Amino acid sequence: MSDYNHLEVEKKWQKKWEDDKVFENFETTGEEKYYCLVMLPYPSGNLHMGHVRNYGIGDVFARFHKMKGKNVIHPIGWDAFGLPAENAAIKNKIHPAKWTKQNIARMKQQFKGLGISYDWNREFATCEPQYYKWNQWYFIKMWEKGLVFRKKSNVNWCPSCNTVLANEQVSDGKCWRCSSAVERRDMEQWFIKITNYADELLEAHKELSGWSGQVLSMQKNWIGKSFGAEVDFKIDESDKILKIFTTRPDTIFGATFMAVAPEHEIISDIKSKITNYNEVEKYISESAKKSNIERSQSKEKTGVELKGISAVNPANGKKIPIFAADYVLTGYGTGAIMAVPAHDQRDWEFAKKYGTSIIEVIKGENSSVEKSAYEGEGVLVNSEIFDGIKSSQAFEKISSWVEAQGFGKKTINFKLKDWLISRQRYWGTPIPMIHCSKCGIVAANEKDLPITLPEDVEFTGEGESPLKSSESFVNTKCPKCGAAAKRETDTMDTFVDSSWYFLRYCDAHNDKVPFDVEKVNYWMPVEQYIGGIEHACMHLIYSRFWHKVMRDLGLVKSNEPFTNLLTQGMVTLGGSAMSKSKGNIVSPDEIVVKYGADTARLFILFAAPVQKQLEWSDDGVEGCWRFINRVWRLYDLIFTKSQKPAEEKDKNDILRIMHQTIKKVTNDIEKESQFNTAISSIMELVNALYSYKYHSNDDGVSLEVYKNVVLLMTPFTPHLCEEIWENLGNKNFISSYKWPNYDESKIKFDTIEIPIQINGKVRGKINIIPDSNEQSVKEAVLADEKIALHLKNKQIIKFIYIQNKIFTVVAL
RNA sequence: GGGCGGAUGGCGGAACUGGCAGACGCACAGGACUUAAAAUCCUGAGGCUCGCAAGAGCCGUGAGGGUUCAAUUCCCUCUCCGCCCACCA
Repeated sequence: MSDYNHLEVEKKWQKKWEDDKVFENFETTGEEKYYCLVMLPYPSGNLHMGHVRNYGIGDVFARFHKMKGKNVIHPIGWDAFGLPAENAAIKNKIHPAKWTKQNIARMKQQFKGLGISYDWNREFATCEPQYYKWNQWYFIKMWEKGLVFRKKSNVNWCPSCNTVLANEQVSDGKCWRCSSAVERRDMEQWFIKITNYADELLEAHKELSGWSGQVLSMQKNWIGKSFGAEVDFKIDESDKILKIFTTRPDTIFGATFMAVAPEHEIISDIKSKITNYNEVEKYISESAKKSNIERSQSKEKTGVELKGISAVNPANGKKIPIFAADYVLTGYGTGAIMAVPAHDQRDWEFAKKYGTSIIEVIKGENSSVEKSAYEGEGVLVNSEIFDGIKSSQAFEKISSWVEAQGFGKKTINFKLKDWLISRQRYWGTPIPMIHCSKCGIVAANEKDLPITLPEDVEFTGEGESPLKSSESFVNTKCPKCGAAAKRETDTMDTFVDSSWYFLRYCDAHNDKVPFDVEKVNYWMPVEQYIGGIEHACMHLIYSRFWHKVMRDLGLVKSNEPFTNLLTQGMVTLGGSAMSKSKGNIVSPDEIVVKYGADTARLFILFAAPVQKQLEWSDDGVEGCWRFINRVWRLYDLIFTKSQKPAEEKDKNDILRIMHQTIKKVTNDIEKESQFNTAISSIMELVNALYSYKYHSNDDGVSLEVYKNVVLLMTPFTPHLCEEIWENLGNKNFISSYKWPNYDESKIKFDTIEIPIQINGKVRGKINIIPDSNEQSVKEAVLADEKIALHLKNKQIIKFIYIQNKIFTVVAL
């Protein structure tokens, strides 16, 4: 046969798969179903190696389960809203829709060139009105259920462009366009009450046995459930109360000052009492200028005392000073803390700097609060009636006492914040709300959906939001009273789009409802979800939340959307992620042309375990290319008649390796997601077939082995395998052929070799019949000359036999 | 600062539930084929010491300690690297 021409072969089969609709699938009955989902790509313009990895992994699962006879759904779509399209519009004067469409067209061709087995019938882009209509529909449902609310929140604001900036548009505290210093500004924003589901999102981790412990613990810490107490501190000079949250009520007697976030309302509430208000105001405006990042990166804690007022520690009645300090955050707890410098390092540093007192209330072994805060356990001191009890018990005792005394209560707090979904952007789903001067905020009528994005918009990068410049969009009528009203101009966070797209795939073109409930209940939940670890907290919590809301709306039956989750590692070159700025990009196109899609896929799956970081290696790619050609050449080898007839033993040996390999590869894909070891075991089988001496003179044994090699490789290198399969005289697609079975009885050995250890060191080996009893193995061991030599002049203490594994002698 | 991972030959990696460390691939060396080279096929190899050799012994999974007949795997202390989040009271 001629040399392997990957360009010709890959094109040929990609066309055949498409023409014969091999991967299209409309069945929603019978059979065992398998939903293989990969995180939908953002259409940035070009596929990169991370995509090849992500979607290559997905394709192995999809193709494997199809060959296993399951009813497979393997869809793809586009996460098409977002900032880069708008940035491109500002920079290059191209409409975001056009830019996005071009990118999608290009990336679609690249996907096809990789031979990924998608059902393109289900494709959609989230920027299509037919899709985002349903974002608006959900939003209104959530509004009706009381899950949507408005609240003031901080944004990055460029005073020169007069616009809101995303975090990534701010570098070093400067605007990306004009380099002005970025400020922070309070704006009224839309939020979704994800915190209503905080407890369930945490509790339901029990149902996620197919998720890695890594992702679960990341989510657990993100949700951050903590037990503590809310305590009221009176302000001595007024009737105001400062409410704080603490996870350490046991240290309350050590609270020597209070600290509030600079944004805290108490400051303006009692500003007439603050004698140094000028100074305080200055501090507030300074910290408002700092970006969140700057504020968090500053090593030294800053603050200013609110002079003229003081708080009363309700535990002991002592008067303590109050500070405004920006290490206290508005978003967590109550935005105010009781500071216990003796037992919290941040408070300790602040106390040292501003000269407040440090009172030790928990005494640990050798603890000294002179040098740093003591955050460990111990016995209470300086705590009046609680002196002498253990800190582990003090939490419960003191919080109960606080509750009984009436100045506080036990509470549970979550780090998880409500989901801020407002974006002051054009390229996103318009929030379907209307501001009426008479009726207030009113939801759009369902029949008016979708509220589409207007075309008459200029992209300048200046001004509050591009949508505000479109009169046709802004001016509308109140759905309630019919009077002239204004549309909301905020659009939704793109995480909304990706929170339910996997349900839309099940019924991608429905224009009556977001999806047909029957179809979704057939396909959901997702058997295998694949994506980057960077989504562990945000996307993978939002979509779980959204699913639960949909369940409560009666739209889906399942509690959780994704049964098994696989998070793949990054693709790096020279130790860091491939990126334009680093200039270390290897283009998939280049590799596909030079070596073929099969080689690219094989390398990327072989070079590292899927969950781990993968270092790109040109030499490694070359090796995979050689392997593909080696498999190709086997065709000639097995049809070259050998000189001598096959020996039974050699035939059995190679068949045994074949059955072993089928077992190993099946298990590695199905149970372990270890594609690298699956591939290496196929390589071993190929090596064995090369060493086998009886081709075409062995009753078809080598042909049988070869067929199985090709079948096992199909999920990894589908084009090559189709071509060989056809050359072997098969009329059907190997992609639709049955995955091979193995015969356990053929895997058994007649004898096995086990090591013999003496005092933990291997001193010899013996052959035994599998499953021999301990007595017979012991006799064989003691009869062994080398072992006898090692045991000379030693006294045997005991024998340890692990069946079929190892025999150990302990001797002195 | 917090959270989550990781560290095994020259390199990527393998090793079931504590049971022969280094499978497979790359790079390297030697051989066959060739006028020659490339390609291909075959063979070899963790390090050190002894031996002409067959072989034998010791060391070895980031560092140090521990448990065990036996530790890459379990426990304690530490170092370095990566990712995510940013002072979470």
